[in-house]
Amino acid sequence: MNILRLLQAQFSQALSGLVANPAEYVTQIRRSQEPKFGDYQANFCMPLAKQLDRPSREVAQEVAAQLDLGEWCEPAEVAGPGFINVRFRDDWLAAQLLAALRDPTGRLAIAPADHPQTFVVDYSGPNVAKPMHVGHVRSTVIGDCLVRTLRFLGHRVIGDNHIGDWGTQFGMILYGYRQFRDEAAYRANPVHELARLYRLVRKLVDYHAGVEALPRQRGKLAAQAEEQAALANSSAAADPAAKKKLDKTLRQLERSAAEAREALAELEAKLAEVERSPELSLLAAEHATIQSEVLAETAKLHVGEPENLRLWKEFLPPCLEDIERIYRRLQITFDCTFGESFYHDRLERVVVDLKQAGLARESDGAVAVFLAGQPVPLLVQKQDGAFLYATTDLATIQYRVEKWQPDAILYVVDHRQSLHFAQLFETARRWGYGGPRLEHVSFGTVLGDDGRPFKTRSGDVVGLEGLLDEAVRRAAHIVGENDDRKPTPELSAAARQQVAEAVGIGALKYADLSQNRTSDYVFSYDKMLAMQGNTATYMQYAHARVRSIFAKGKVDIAALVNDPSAQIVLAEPAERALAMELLGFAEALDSLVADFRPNQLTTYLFELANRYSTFFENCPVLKAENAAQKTSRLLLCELTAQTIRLGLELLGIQAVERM
RNA sequence: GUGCCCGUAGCCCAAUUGGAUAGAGCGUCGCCCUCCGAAGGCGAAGGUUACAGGUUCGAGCCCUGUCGGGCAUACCA
Repeated sequence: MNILRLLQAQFSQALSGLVANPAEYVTQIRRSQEPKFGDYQANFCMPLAKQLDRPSREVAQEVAAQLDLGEWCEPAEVAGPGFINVRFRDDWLAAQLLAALRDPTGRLAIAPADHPQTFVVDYSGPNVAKPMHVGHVRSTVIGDCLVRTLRFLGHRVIGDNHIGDWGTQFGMILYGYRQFRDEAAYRANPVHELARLYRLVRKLVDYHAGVEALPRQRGKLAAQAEEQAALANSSAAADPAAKKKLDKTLRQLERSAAEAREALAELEAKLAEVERSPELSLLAAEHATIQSEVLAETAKLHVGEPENLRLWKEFLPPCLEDIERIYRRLQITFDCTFGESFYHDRLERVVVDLKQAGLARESDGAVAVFLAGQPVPLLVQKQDGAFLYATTDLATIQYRVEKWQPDAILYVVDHRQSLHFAQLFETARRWGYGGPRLEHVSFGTVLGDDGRPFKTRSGDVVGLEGLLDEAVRRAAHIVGENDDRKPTPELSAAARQQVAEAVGIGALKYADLSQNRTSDYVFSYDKMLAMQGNTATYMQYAHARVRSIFAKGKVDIAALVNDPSAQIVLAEPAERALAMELLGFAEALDSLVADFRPNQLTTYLFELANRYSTFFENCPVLKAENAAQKTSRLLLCELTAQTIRLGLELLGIQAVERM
């Protein structure tokens, strides 16, 4: 049951005599924020009255008179400047709750989409052979939630993990493998050794790049200082407006100088790290041409040189398995994992096509797509002939359109890539792949304590796995503590571990799902693993308490649900509030899908668990006043448990029976 | 320089896309386990929604300007 849609349909009918386009107005029906304004309110009479040039209360009265809400509602009321307030009858609400409970499909009476669409969701996308860290969790859990929810709503969904398995990191690994590998270590744990080699080569490449950049950076800083000094000494201060402008320019200069100093310091620190270590400086000296060598290895791989290709095929499986282990732990699955390598042999064709279509042309030796209104072009081929990120993305769009004919392709990617996607989408549309809706579902960057994009400290591997372990460890501590506090502990050691896994991982996922602002956030263990307040734990707890009531009362809840004589009666305010919240589930899913924001669902579930807690405090269930009241409350409990369980499932979070 | 995003309680974030008295969590301070699970509940304190104008029945949200922050800005992905 979707109450909002029901009301929209009825209001549309009431409006049909007044306007030609009722649909535009009924979008302004909202759930009321104050109980005294009823359950829902229609806000459209004020703008409508303006359109009709009539008093808004009069229009509202007329609409209310036309409105047919049958026996569902109390008579609609007009309030304030022309709000129409609607309050549902308790017996009608009770009937809807029963319908949800007794829905044989287990969908809680939520109808699938009238017009199912095909969605491709591109998410997670880690780089193979580079350690995954907390920054990768965001795309993964948000994408997973979108896939689950869209699918539940009846859409066809293809979740695609577009992994980076063809990039320059393999040039580094190939070079490292040839030059520095520890054969025994490689045999024992290939991924571990490859990761070490990647980090080592990366360090050496960065060193040489840094040595080249250093004079440039110093020169830049000096030039800035000069400019600053010249401006400060100029005598433009006579005119106040000019002085203000000068001050502003000086501030900007100072700011960019500070940035340059910071960048320089960072560069120097990096170089110093290598120079401090005799071993590293020796390697750096011995491998003076490492930058070009690495590029050459990558290029050889890309043109299919047999030995590099063989090694790539050898490296890939263990690396994928390593990533897969994390996904298993997070309980994330994909419908397909077509990495960049999958599109390799289509890239050349893409560039040729774009050129033929007159979209791309040569520029400074590279091939670029110039778009009106864009300050920079989209590059699809480098001077040296290598293809780029954009080329692969275009080939991917082409493939997806041909294979699945999707209505929409969603990219769950960090917001820093918004320019890239804007250009990519525009190019794809002009290229003839503008059929599907292309959407960048962006999110903010996860920052470290230093306020910069999160990175594992150079050299160590405490990445994602360490975070997962810590989450479960903290959860295990709380689970144990809580169980020990019970009169008789009821969880075995194995059960505790299982619960700790669900609670710990759930907390972690929830931290990202409950906040989908585009702004960045600073990573913190405490925030990420919080288990009080608006957290997954709170909902898991509410669910466990419901289940505990059934266990304690030895209630066969399934039998009770199916007993036609069992009824729901909403008498207490806490019962009615809970009922209204339960019936809002479908609307929460709609709003999640409307703009792909999982926090719409977390907010809903938090409200629901909240209402349940109030109900739990105020309305005894097992000790209800009479049998009918007990039955009614048991049914309310059951629908709450089912709604929370389903809602958590759509978030990718597990509910538990006991905790 | 240009473009995009942002500025809401001590901290971290909401606000159903222009609706009625801006709400949660964390933290702080009070209460509440003889009573279905205290990972909880009830209450208190905390706000000129960065600032100044404008648009209208109505603005945290839209427009203009100012200040502050973040990101991006052709051969990385």
